[in-house]
Amino acid sequence: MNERIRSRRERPAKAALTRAGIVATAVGLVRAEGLARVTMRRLAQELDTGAASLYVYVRNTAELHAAVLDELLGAVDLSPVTAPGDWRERLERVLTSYAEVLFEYPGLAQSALVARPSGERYLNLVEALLDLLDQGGVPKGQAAWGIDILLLFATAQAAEHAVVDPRASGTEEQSSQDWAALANAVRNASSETHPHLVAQGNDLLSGPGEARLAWGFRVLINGVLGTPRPEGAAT
Amino acid sequence: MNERIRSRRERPAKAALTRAGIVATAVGLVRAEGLARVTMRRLAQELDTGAASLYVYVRNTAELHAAVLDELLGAVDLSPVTAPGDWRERLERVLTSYAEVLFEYPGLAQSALVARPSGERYLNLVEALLDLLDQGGVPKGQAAWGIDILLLFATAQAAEHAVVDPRASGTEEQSSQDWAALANAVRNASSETHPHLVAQGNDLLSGPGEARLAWGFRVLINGVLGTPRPEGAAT
DNA sequence: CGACCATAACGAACATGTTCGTCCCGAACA
DNA sequence: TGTTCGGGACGAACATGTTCGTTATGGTCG
Repeated sequence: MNERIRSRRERPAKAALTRAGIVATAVGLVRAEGLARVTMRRLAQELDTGAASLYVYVRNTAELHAAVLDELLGAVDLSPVTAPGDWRERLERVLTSYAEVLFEYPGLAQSALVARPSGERYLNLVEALLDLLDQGGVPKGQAAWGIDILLLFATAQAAEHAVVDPRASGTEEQSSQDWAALANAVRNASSETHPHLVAQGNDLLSGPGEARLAWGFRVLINGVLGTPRPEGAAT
Repeated sequence: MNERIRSRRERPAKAALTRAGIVATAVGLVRAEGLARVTMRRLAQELDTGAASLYVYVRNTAELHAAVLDELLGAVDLSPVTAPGDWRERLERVLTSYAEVLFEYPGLAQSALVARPSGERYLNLVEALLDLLDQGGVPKGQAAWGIDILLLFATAQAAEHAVVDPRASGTEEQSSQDWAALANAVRNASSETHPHLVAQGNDLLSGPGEARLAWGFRVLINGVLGTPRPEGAAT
């Protein structure tokens, strides 16, 4: 019973439980062992405490993930904001960098959809995107709403690749499960009832992810630039 | 021990375990008690079997959700495909109808991101969208990739509203948790480091969800229409 | 200096998703 | 008809997220 107390005594250098400390430890664990291994119990064990204690500082796993993601967003390359060149191309670079971080841990993207990060790194990113859209002369109202869509798109695209089964980290081909099911369904579709589907079936599923992501960014940028908001403020 | 067997004997009309039967029962449960109550154990109990038995027909919860969603997609109104009028407006109507189904069960949307539906209802929806884009003269290559983005956007937008805590179905204001956190962070941002953010802070979070969703659809349609694919097939 | 109190920390408990080993039934086969 | 065999069904087990009631602690007020 007091072995826990003793073990605490043995390591007096251990910082008192703190939200920042919890998140930092979680980030370390993610980097060291992958997201799947970062369970509440494992994280608590790392902090020499019980899982229940974490809930004082973190509402739930999703919020923890959001906080971890915010930390990882420090790796997003914001330098294109002040670099020379076409603003669209620079905007794409920033977005791609953001997507790359997410693609490394698709599980985080999934959590980020339901519990958005709200830390400093995230604010920096939003600020950078607003800056770039402003450089491109995008009306401010459209820019504000557009950023939401841009980030949502990148996040969702990453979340789509979240592995259902956490232990399948090696040989790729993980998410081929449902992709194959869909491909199958498309192939088996009758050209009577689904003529367009059959005609464009290959096209629907074709192309490398990167190309589709990049094209998606361009679609969104063009759309945001050319679509006025319903009524009201549009500076 | 044999009480289970007896109870099976007592109801010989009960259909043998089938994927279709499982999904149908799940749909009924969702409609009757909400998605949160549809656990593997509860569903198995409804089918008078054990949870483990379900895994013969369904890979995991996400796949079950995808199958359920496909069933619910029967409620999507595809009539605008053949209705008269502006194709864009009709396309928006179909997408909005799809979004409405998802907004009713945001948890399904979340699952659908990682395990896409591949059933008949889903194929019908894709076919309808392809048809509408074709009516609008959207090049086929762009249409094929564009549909992915359109559906991803609607799905992600719905998933965003997934309640973290399943028991909070009454008083709305559920997802205000992280929204408030983000709003707070934006308010507290310094205009030194985040000038754009402070200037457009209100705009970032403003507006009713419907307006943002509709605007998003328009952004995507305009973007898809006006953004050629990198290289290759573009009929 | 001592009592008090808010609140963090904790252990135990519960429901859930998923898997494993075993059992059993029904069909093919001798 | 008796045997075998493959696969579905099942119970038990494990890890996880989350909550509840209790305990310990550190700061504050008398």
